Amino acid sequence: MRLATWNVNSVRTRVDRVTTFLEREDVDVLAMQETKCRPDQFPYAPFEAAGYQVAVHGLNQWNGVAIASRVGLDDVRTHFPGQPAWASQEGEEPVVEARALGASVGAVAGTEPVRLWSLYVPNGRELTHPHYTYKLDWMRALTRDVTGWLSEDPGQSLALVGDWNVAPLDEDVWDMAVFEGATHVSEPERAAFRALAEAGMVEATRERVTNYTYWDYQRLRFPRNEGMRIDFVYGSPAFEARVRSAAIDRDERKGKGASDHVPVIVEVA
DNA sequence: ATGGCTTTTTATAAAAGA
Repeated sequence: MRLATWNVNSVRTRVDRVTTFLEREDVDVLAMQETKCRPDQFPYAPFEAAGYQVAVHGLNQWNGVAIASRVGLDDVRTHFPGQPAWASQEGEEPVVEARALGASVGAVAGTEPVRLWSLYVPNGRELTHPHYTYKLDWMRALTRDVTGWLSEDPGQSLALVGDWNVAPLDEDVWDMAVFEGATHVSEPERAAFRALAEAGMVEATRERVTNYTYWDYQRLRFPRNEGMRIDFVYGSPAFEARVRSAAIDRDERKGKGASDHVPVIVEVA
């Protein structure tokens, strides 16, 4: 089973690029982030024409997550149980944002199903911004739920994939000096990311690929290869044992109409 | 020396992204 995750930065703008990628790379399951639309705005037809079922979660133009699968798509959840809510304005009612979508995939392929979560971790904005606290709370709540799931069923193939908005190591950004005092590289964020490993999860691409997964649109970041490694596939031990290879598709950052992230692809037995 | 982009919206300026 070929499984991919990609922050597409608007699925409506990039649907042709996404479906072309699915066919070219022979992808069975794609977890998308930043789809930036509600379900009634989602371009289902091109995915269905290509043979994929799609589960979609989106509340407005912000965030948005989806999973496309041609090997089964069951037990869809639009948030993880402990997922915190966010109020964009003081006094506004907090909302559980469209940043997580869970589904079981792979049953049709005749393999053990994978419990897959497409995740778009909050950005954090600035170290002093309430969004940063929200980001840390969000990751800690996820880790608590994952710990519970693994304790209930230690042998399950669980995969948490997506845009983590954390560069876990200094080498995951091109120049640490540029990130002095910024989000994505702070120790609390990195500790929150590592906590998933401490809970028993294994990041599948760390030892298999070393490329960046994101390059800012601004300042010629891509031509200069000034990128960040922030998109990851975190798997349970049973999932990790099934991983055969992993890669990014760097070509997807090239040309007109590219997302600022590239897909991460994992081959799973 | 500085900033350079892209997407969204009952749009046409502002928010968000990282």
